[in-house]
Amino acid sequence: MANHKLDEIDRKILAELQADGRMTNVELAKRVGISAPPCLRRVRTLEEAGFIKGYHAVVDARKLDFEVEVFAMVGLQSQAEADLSRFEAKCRQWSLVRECHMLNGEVDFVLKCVAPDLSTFQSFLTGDLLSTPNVASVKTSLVIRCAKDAPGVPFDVLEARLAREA
Amino acid sequence: MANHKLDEIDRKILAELQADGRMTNVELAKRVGISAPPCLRRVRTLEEAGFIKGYHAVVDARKLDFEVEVFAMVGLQSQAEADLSRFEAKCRQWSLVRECHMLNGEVDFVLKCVAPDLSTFQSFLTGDLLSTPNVASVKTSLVIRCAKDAPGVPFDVLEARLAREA
DNA sequence: AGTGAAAGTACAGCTGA
DNA sequence: TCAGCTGTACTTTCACT
Repeated sequence: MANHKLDEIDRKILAELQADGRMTNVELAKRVGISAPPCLRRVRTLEEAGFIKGYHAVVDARKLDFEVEVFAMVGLQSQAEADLSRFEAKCRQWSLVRECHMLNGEVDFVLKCVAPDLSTFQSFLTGDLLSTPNVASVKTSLVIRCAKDAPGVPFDVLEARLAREA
Repeated sequence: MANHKLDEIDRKILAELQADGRMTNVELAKRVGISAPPCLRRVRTLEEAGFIKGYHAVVDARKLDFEVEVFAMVGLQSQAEADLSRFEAKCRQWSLVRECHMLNGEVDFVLKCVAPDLSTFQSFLTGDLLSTPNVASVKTSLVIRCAKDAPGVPFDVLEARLAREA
């Protein structure tokens, strides 16, 4: 199920909903240049085919007193598949861990974590992360500030690619 | 503008909309236990106060032929504020860079990037990122797989904290 | 196009400082 | 008493067939 089934209108729909996920269907239809009913059918189809995986409100963590954001680079002792999966399952349980990506290279995982304050993060780091079996090394870096946090996919790149192919 | 102005209903609204940003207002109202009009008013207030920064559809990048996701750790030669800002402005222009966070420690920035394929990323890396003045070092790691990608804020942690304070 | 549901508005009542 | 929030009633707009 690749790109090929999507026409220009589908891609516009995805771009618009990525930019504003709460747009009404009539507004969306107007922007992509079709009438509302077929537009809604397309959205449903895109959802069912998995092109749209969900919709989320972006909540300001700092305003909810989550002052600390941390990237943690984790190295494991064993990279056997069972051990990797076990570590990933742990990450899914830990609420403070918001993202967990397996990497190539010297580091095995990068985690994005949030916490209300440094001491909460420290107790998670020592009490949970570092005391997990098979965790060999953890290097943490505090986020000073965030310069960019764009959602998902750069549709301008996608369109440029398609234009070049055509 | 802190946490203190939010009551339990507001926090429930944020948690529900973070989980499903396209929920209808009546469904939301039912879940948080009030009627629809005051619920809508609360949502508008939360939006205007900046607790809700936006709504986005989550689009499956791989299905749109963005096969490559990369974390890039960037070190700069000069960390003067003007130079930091200049680099951040560049990142905001680069479509392939989806996130740019300034860090403490040995590395200055971590970037999350996506690209259709490795060669596209490589040409961005050498043509754009590495040829930017003031960029001293870049270490890149390909994402093998993503074990967790949770949006925003862990509301269970927030509620546990508030319960402990009370 | 048409029906049924949801969004949004106006107003009146309740509750706590 | 007064401010703030709630719920009911109503109109407009949207979702869906």
